[in-house]
Amino acid sequence: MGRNPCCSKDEDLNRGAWTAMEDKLLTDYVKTHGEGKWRSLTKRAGLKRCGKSCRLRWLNYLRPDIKRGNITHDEEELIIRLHKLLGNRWSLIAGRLPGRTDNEIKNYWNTNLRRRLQKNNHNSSNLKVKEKENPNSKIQQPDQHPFTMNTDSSFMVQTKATRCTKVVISQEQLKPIVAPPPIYVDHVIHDDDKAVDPESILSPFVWKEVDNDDLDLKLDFKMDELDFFSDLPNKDFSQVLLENNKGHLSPKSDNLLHR
DNA sequence: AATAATCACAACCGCCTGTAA
DNA sequence: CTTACAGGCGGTTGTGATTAT
Repeated sequence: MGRNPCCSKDEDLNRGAWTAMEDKLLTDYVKTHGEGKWRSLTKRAGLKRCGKSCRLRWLNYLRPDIKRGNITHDEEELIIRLHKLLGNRWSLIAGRLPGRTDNEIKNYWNTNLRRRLQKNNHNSSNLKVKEKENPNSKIQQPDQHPFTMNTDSSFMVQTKATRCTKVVISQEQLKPIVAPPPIYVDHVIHDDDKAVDPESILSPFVWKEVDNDDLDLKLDFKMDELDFFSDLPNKDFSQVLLENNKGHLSPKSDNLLHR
């Protein structure tokens, strides 16, 4: 599908570091007209920048609610925890750290934490013993699904950036989840139109449709609204899930798909 | 003091999804 | 249904600052 590049290199656009004047133009414009419509914004604001560049500058630097200063110890612990859980999904991680941007967290991870954690791993005299003690700390294996269950029932998120917004759960897997207790879905539609009681459903997930052939269900994550994430400093995601579905998602779940 | 190595982080790039026409 | 566009994301790069030799 052919499409024009967002920022054509032929265009006479400024690149590189932003000047104070450009910052002011962008800030004034966004304050007056609000965010969005970045491409047209550049012209209207009188900026010789591509829309993406403006968006990035605003989100990562000019936005008034950005927290300046060093990452605190608490924030660092939370980042490590969330990264263990979510992998390199920086925007999600940033969403749990008010005032911090995905770029900032990504940079912090790449320059500080990754190296430090690697060092720690390397220094540990007996990695395998450690893994037994804490299975969730396993190093990512390369060809797993981005969101898979390990044989020990712990979830692992692949660090390769792959957006995981949809999960397909087979009917087999669905049974124990749909059966009470506790359900994640707003509503479930079967081919016979039997719906699960929406009252019994809390949910960060939204059922989208039923695949006709095998009755597998596809659901979308509303990742921004995963309320239980607020409890993450104290919990592992795997625990949260297992607490809620009693661990019925099969560890051999090849049907956990992404995209 | 000079140079090399490392760090920190802003910015860019390419790819993806959602959506309107 | 197809296409083009806007916006969003994660990976990577460029560069100035800092530290080590």
